[in-house]
Amino acid sequence: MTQRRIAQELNISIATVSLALRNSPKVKESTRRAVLECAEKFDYRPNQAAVSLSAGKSFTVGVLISSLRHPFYADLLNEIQRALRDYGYIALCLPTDIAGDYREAVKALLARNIDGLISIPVKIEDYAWLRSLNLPLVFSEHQDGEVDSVSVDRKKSGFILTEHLIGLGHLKIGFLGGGNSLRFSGFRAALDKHGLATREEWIRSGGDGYENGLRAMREILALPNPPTALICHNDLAAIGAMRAVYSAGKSVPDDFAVVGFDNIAEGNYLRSALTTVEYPRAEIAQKLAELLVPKIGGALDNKPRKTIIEPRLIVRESCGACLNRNRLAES
Amino acid sequence: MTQRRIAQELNISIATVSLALRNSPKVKESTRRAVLECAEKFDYRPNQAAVSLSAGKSFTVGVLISSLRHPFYADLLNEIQRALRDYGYIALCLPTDIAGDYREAVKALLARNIDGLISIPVKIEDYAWLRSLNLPLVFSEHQDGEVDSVSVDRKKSGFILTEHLIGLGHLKIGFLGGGNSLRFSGFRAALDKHGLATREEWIRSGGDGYENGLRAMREILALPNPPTALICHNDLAAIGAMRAVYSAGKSVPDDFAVVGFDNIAEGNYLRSALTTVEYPRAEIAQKLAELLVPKIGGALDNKPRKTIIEPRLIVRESCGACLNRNRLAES
DNA sequence: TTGTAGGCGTTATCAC
DNA sequence: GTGATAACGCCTACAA
Repeated sequence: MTQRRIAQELNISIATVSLALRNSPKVKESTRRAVLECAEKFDYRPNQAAVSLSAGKSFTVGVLISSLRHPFYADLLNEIQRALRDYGYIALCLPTDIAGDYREAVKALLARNIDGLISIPVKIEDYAWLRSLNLPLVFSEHQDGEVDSVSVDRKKSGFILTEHLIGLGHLKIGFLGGGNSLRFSGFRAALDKHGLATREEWIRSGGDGYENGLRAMREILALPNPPTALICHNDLAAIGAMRAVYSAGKSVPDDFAVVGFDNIAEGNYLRSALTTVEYPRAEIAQKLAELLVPKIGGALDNKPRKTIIEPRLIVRESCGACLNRNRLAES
Repeated sequence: MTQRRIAQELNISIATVSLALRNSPKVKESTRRAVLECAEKFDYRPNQAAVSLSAGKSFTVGVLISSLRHPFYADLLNEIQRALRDYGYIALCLPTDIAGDYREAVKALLARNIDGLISIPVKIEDYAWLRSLNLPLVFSEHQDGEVDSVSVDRKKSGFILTEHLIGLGHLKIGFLGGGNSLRFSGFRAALDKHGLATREEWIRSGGDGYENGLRAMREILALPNPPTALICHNDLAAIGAMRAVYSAGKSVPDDFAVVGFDNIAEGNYLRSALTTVEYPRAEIAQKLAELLVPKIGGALDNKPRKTIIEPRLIVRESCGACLNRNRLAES
């Protein structure tokens, strides 16, 4: 059903129909009602392609997210959808893990006439290219550069988590997730502050899934002098790591403390509920939308706005908050 | 950059540019090359709104999925994205849990000119309405009615899982997830086949998340005569249920067997790895795309095609496959 | 082989 | 208040 058909039906012009549908005050009340009624009757819905073409906007925002298989990102996308909806936008999401090339993914989105782009995260090498697109952009998990971004204070998240473990009496703490992340630098900072050292062999790099956590923990348990606690890159890896501890016939947290980042829902329902750091998804999504929407149609901007969100420690069981610190110290 | 600009640049007509870009044999080789080169140079990308408007197609498929917060559905969406990509389509997904009203969600998708719709699942009351839209449709988790659909044999999945527990010696088996699902009827059928009975109080209905599993199991454990095994509506509920067992100071599977459906990734990394039934996501997604794409542009069909996918039992630890059946029998 | 002309459904600018 | 009319960018007869 098109405006044209409604116009025919009512023997008026298309222009009037268009105005009436948009509740213009210029159109007579009686005509307006007739049009609205007719539209309702025929279940009229504007053709978005035509609206887009005419307006030069699609009311669609592209979202590049690393993977839907990761509960944190799936949740985040969910929240982004919700936040954008409040602004009349819809999210068109392409997970980069299936899209192959990142730029190809962006191009696929671009071909859909997106009005803006949310990218979580970005590789630095794609960054200049993205800016050259002249498209409203907002990033998350990318604090550097001259861009609008929303980020949780990752370094701080590593710091508070580490300090919590130290506070529980842990002296030998390992870290899974590579040596150049912000979370890691927070870890480092906390150790330094408390005069603690770590060891090369307690630091493991690798991916961020269950399997990597499991593998890393296996290796760590085989060490002659293993740590008493492991901080994992994210909750997924932490869960994998816990499983490795169980498989070795040991207990979490009695024999080994394991903690992660993200606060995914399942962490709360494990044998030993996971101690972790909350990265507030709804808030991140809200801020992303808040930054992006005004840029669409508005000026393609001056100075970048960076929103930093505070991480929040979630203490549950897997850190051994209940343990005797002396026992740990002597182990 | 538009075709018009390219035409100006090269002093030829827009029509020729259009033909050249689509590699029409009608255009001279040299002109074609010039156009392509120029398009490349200016990074020309067709305006999808215009293409859609002209072609009456958007190369976008709407996907209605219940929730991204559920790993199974997030994965499934992922696979659907991948499958559609192979056909040149992109998925526009709206999780119905945030969209509010189902029909509103469909309308939002419709306004985006989707060429087809994948709905997982559908409520029966919306079904006739959907058909009236005259839009290529494919469903999953909806085996009835005159529609194209892709479904795992849910009754069978309940049957094989129940029979597996029976085979392990369980005589008292409960079911979480309501009394009128196909999975439940499979459960019932397996009990009947083996001459086993269940009890009202061992059957719990409720939602499908962690929390519901936890609550249900708590109630069950408080029963004077509890079952020895619980089949949960899905893996999420099963994980919640396991947590309740742990919280009660008991063990899975030594004191209580817990199993689920879906085979979500995390099930493999629990303290007691979850016994479950695999619902092959990639295959479901593939079939959905296979059914839908030909319907788009093609005839709006004759007889419905129903693809039934076989469920597959995944035996891990939480069912107590290792336990002595005598001990169970006497308990 | 290339160009002209009309249409897709909507919005916006004018006259009337 | 209302109705022509042009424009958005692309596609496709049909004409040249």
